[in-house]
Amino acid sequence: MEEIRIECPEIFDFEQCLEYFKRNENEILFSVVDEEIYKAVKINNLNILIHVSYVPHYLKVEILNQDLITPLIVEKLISYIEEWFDFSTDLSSFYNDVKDNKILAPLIEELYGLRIIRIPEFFEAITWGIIGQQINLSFAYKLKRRLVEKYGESIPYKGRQYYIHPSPEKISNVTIEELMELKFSRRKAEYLIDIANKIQSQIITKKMLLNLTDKEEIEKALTDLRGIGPWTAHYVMMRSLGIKNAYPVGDVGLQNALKLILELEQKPSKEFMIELNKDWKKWSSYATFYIWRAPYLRNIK
DNA sequence: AACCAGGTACCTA
DNA sequence: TAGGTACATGGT
Repeated sequence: MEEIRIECPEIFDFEQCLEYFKRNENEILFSVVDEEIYKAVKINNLNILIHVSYVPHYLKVEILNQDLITPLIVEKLISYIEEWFDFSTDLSSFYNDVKDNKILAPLIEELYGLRIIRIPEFFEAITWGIIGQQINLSFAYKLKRRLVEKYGESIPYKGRQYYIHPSPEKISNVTIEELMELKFSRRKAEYLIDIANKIQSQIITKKMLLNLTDKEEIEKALTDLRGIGPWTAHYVMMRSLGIKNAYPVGDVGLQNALKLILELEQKPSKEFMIELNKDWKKWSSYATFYIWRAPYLRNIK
């Protein structure tokens, strides 16, 4: 069994990340058992089951289902994990830049060391964004579970299956009716299949977007896809592309969290949220991610 | 039993 | 350009 160690950045709290990982028991794409993460990933067309734990100051990564791993695979796996935990962001700059912000300062205290948990797989991020549109999260998790169980590959290990998100190629060959049987709306089924086709045929790729210079261009390229509006575009920029200043204005989760933190009578308006953003503009993605956590914390009003 | 969910496209005026 | 509506289903 292979074991890899990945050095963690100075500001990093594995426990905080675990709390995020544990947010929904219907999650299908990884599991947390005894403070350790199990996840199946596809690296260079090889299905790998990894087991991630923390020993100061390293992520300890064990490969559970493969004996022979080439150096190239190891290298790619390490990049994947560093991206997954967003190791490249300088959190001390974020903390320093927003330390006087009334909303973020207490959250930084509570969540110190939490990094954005990214979705390196581009199609997975888009799928999750589209599924999440306009429905409650628990239903969204159920839809994702059905989709992944039906169309994703899986690795068996000790009596259970560990799933990998279906590829664009796989979903591009699915029919609208099949997805509707899983209780996707007709619209969402159309969006997913369309976008799967476009990624599959390289009309749009993650690499392409990362090569664009400014955020507006990326947003435009994303919202040009039917089914991706401003919210989903920003969601994907934040979760998959690693863009620091994405901001899903009007996100209901963000609105409700702000309402809670600021003890508002009503959900904050879009205008108000844009106003708030001025104070953390460079770091909107992290601000959003941290504010999303607020309802799960005890000490935030 | 309404009403709202980590929105979006599409229609009308 | 602005404003209203359908969408599928589940939660509170």
